[in-house]
Amino acid sequence: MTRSATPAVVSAEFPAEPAAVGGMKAHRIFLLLKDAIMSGRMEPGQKLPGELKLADQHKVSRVTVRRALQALREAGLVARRPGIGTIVLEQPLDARLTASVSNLLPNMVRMSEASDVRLLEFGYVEPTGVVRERLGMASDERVQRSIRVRSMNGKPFSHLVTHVPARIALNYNEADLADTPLFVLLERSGVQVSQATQTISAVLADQDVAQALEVAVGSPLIALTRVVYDQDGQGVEHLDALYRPDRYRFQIELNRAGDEAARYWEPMGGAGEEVETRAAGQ
Amino acid sequence: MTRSATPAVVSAEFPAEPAAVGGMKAHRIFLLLKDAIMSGRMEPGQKLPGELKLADQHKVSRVTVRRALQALREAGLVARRPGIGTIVLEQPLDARLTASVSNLLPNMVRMSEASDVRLLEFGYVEPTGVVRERLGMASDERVQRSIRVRSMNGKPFSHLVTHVPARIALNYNEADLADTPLFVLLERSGVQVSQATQTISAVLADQDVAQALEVAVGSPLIALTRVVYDQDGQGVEHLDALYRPDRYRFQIELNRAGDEAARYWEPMGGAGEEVETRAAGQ
DNA sequence: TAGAAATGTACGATAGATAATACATTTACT
DNA sequence: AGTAAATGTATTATCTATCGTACATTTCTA
Repeated sequence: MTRSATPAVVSAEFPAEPAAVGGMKAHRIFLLLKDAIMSGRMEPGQKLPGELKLADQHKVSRVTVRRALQALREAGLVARRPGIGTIVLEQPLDARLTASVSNLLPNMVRMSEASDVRLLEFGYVEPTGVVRERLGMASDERVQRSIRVRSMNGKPFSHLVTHVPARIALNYNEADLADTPLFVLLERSGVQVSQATQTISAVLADQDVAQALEVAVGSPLIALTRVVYDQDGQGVEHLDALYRPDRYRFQIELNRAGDEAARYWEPMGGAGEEVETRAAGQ
Repeated sequence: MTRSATPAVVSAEFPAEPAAVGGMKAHRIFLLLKDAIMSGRMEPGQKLPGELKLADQHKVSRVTVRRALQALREAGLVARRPGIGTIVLEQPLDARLTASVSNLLPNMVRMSEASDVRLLEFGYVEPTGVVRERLGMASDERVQRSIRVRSMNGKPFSHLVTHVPARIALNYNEADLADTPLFVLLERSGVQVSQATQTISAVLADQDVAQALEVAVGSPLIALTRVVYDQDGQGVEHLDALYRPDRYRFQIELNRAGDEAARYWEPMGGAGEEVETRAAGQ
């Protein structure tokens, strides 16, 4: 059974998430239901479909559905009782960071105070085509590439890959990165940050990030790509960030503005980042 | 298109995506690689790891990896050649909507002009606890619930579930919903929209939305929840939107503002929504 | 030209998930 | 009290995806 080079470690990999769902079908259903619960699509107290109905929906046998449900119970997500059904439990919902989009800077400062960073990778490489293009770099210049994981109370919530043109990155070192937010380092380097573009999307966790963020492979993650420009329109930072949706959240407050003819939404310069620490349920 | 009453169509459902990956492990790997490609984490022209390396990474046999790769090829995502390897192909990248967050209103107006809407569900129900709470509703009032799918050129990109307090929803009918953006209907009803809260996250596609959006079950989707309030702080609309990340994108332009002491990012009132129609590759 | 590194092809074995079925038990509702 | 609808428990059969292995073929490179 052992897969050639890796002897006994394989099974004891994730002590945090037991989730010993048997097969793949069962596991897939487990992930789907878990996501439905964690995302709030199913509320605490709500009763989810019966085993036979689920089996029918997912085109699998009842045994398979049961395995998924057992795993959900073992994960503490649901309670099951004969004659009643399977009901969603109130989730511990550990402290969740809420990032208000409007005032990123104070946000990040506070965040870096309340969380620790682990530096996974650091080095100078040749940029990929996309990164080079977005940063507007010459075709021979290299970039500093770093991979960091941010945690709060030992719980990782974001996976950050940054690319910075080599000429800029020379003004700080590896140790700084584990201490200080990148944009602070940039300013300290004399860069006049003046503009940025953010794009938000959704991706699946591959093996690397899954391990780093302590989630199952195939879990959904929020993907944010940010390119920061200086006063001359020169790209100075390229960030690929991945966030656990259960521990991080993007929020935007909008105010209505403009007259009848040309009305639009205007983002509020708002409350900023908060840590919502709802008490544990169970 | 009625739900539930769909007899024999089940198997011939997705002519667009054959994706006849054999087993579950193979299929999971297929999805992961597909996501890596579609998200841009792997660039066109880039060579992905060899079969043996992939097999090792994912702890599966080479045969299984091959099935995933075959499926990728059949999906037109990669080209494989003996002696060379498997390389990522330039993607057709069908017209992708980009939503600028700052000016949502013109955005949505234009969007509704360029896209068609399919009404999947319509009715008055009792709101769930969360929806009632967010809208600040009395415990006996009902809500109008609608499910719509937005498409562009026949290609669905968003799945919208809206909840509107019954007293407000009475001012328009079912047919209006298929025609007109909801917020226009609200204004027409005399509601003075003044504030909104948006939250962005990431979720997995369950069976229903997967079918509606024509993606595989377990695909990542951008999840947006918006609550709209009127002048009195009364909730008037609750939206749960899901977007295909390959066809829709959230973009935020930020300007640096504030003096040295208290500096922050300021969202630009910017270009708005655009349709980026890069030409087909293959 | 030899070698390394890819993919392509083939085949047999096995195991482990999945399916199908039957029956028991708890709970709620009429 | 009886019925329906849940979950709990058990067993057997199937089967097919998966694994392991061996060998051929193409391509690039040293």
